Amino acid sequence: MHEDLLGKLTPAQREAVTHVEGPLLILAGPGSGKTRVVTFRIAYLLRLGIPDKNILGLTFTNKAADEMRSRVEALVPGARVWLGTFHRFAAQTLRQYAQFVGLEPNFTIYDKENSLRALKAVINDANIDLGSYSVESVAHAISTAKSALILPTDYLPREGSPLGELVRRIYPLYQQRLIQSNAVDFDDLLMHLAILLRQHPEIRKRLDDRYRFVMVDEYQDTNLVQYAIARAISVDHPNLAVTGDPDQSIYGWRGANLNNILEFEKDFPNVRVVRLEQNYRSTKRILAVAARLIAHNVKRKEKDLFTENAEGRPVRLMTYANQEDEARDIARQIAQAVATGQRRYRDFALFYRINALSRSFEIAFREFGIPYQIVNGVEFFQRKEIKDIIAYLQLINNPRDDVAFLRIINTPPRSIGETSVKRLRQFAAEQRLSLLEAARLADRIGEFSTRTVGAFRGFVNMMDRLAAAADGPVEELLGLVMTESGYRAMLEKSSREEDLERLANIEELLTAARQFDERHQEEANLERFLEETALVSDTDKMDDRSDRVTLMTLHASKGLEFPVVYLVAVEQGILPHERSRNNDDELEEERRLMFVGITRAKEELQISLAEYRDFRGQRQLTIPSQFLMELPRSELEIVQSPRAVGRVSTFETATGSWARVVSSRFENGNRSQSGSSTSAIPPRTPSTSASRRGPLTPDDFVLDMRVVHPRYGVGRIVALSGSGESRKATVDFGGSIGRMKFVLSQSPLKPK
DNA sequence: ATTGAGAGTTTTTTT
DNA sequence: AACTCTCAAT
Repeated sequence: MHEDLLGKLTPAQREAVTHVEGPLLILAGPGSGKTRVVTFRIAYLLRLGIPDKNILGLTFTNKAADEMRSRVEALVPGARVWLGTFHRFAAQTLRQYAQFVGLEPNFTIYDKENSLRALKAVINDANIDLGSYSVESVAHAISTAKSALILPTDYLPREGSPLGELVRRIYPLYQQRLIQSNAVDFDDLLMHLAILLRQHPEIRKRLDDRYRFVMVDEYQDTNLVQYAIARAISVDHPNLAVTGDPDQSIYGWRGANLNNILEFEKDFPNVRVVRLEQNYRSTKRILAVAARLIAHNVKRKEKDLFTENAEGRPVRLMTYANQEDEARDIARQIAQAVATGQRRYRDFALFYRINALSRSFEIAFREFGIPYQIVNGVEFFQRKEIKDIIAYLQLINNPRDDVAFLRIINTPPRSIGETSVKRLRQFAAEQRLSLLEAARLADRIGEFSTRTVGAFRGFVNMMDRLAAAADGPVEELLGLVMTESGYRAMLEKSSREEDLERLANIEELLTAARQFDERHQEEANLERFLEETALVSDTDKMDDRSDRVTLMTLHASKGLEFPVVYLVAVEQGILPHERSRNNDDELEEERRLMFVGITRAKEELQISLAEYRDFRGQRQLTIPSQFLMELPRSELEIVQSPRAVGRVSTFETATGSWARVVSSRFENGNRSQSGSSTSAIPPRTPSTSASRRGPLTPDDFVLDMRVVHPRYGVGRIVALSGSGESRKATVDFGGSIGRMKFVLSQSPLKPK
């Protein structure tokens, strides 16, 4: 029975898949087929006759959920298993039981920016002086408290902590404000649900009974609240199956509690533990590098990762002179591999520790004509114009949403200034009204000129007109918002470049709305659209069909895999990040982050650093990451780019054992350059121009590259042959000049 | 009320 | 470098 399902599995995988009743812990190393096990298990349960509505799959990202959904669909077409993120599950459940936690079902979900606005407003209204602390630090403290399931009334600051004292005062006010606005922040979604389950046994029981089989993915990343939720609905039916890998826990900063997985066996004494240690993804060498690195962590469960895959090529450890070299060389490698037909663009991924590092690669990729996508750059839904428009929708959906009101009351400008708004807020506070209600009564507020009253009335009337269209298609409503609010007119009459771009972004939002309408047909409603925009991030929209190189942060890379991976800027202060310097736990998390990055690679991996890097407008001398010396020398190929200076002293102290190899390579290979450039800090390269510094090598040219010749002007490379000194290029200059052939090392050709 | 210049900063990572 | 915020001028 079920041979089609089980036949393809290893004994360990099969054990996990066929486990039905009782708690299950799957410790799954990277590339061990975890998703496959989870989806097969769902299919297995369904085939046993368990109704689809009894199965709940909770994931960390929407992307993971989508992936699972499509794989379950392939195995058991038509099954309607609830798969999604914790946050989405919480949001939808809370809509049903909103009144139990003091909310209306149409509550607004505030993203980080909006909750910060609410927090600022609260601090402002209460006249609290933060002293040297930032609003962000207060926000973070509140978020931490909520993740630990500490209610405003229970918050106790540590003795003598001024920040704690501030939080003790602010947290209750903030929470009160959110409830008043019928709004929740991200943490509230989880916290409200956890409290609901704790305080209402009958609801808990109902949900426990409904979701008899609960699965939690990426369990190592769950925090206390998420854990509380999962446990609460697994009491009467303790069929909780969790999968995770402690070595891939990279969200400690968000309250993820590694103990949740390390101690799962204590919480559920009769748990079945299955270890998936065989890796099907990476070459032996890549896996060996990853394994050796992570072995340096003290707090972990040891695992024996192994693979039957090929040995593979050595992992390349590359040192570049600076970030431009790093970016261009990687671009060149990619362009070459694609030009020669060895790879497609989509085979490549490039990971960095922080988003700010993407820029030099973007520039280089454009220069080389390499198509790329950035996952999570400046997120679409975080752009000002998008959030403005969304705020209109939020206020239509939830008239009590004061943050939305404040955001749009004078955007676009409608002559309602700060003073008027301040007065309105006072009035609203006195009368215990929402701002929109207060605006409705603007004529009762003294001190307002007729003009101001008129302006408020105009706004209220507009909102009423918009609200009348709230039940129609979202796209239509959005279009109405654009015109009625004057937002479109404001952007259209502007001649500024950025405003045109904004208009284009809004068009994109309209498209998103149309797609939403089509996808949801009957049940399409505003509330759901807002929920999607609030809980969907750009990571989830990564396009894996088009042929493009993918750039992203290490965090975003989790769960993905690529044939070729570049891990860049592996420098002290970046990876590990400087903020983890004085904290062993955080340092271990940085190491796990690098482990995650390495294990994304299937066939080839290059780890690189630059000797100089521009950071915050400054060119700085870097120090190689301490993690580099933890890698096994035998699996590495250590290379210096020709222009790298090879600062021997720094390298030796930082990298210990194999520094000798590095320096000798450098001394043999670059003797001529070393004397002149060791001491001088290289001049700054204007980052916007395409000008290049240092000697140009024939290998810098790639197929289809735009080049410039002093005599013939601009052309395009249509063919290349040979290498090094004898590398030749055929260039098409178009027009009457046509095609010409050059020996690159002797021609004055330059990339344009 | 709106705009612009100048000053001051910089969240690592994301639901 | 790029971004936000503040304050003064229009």
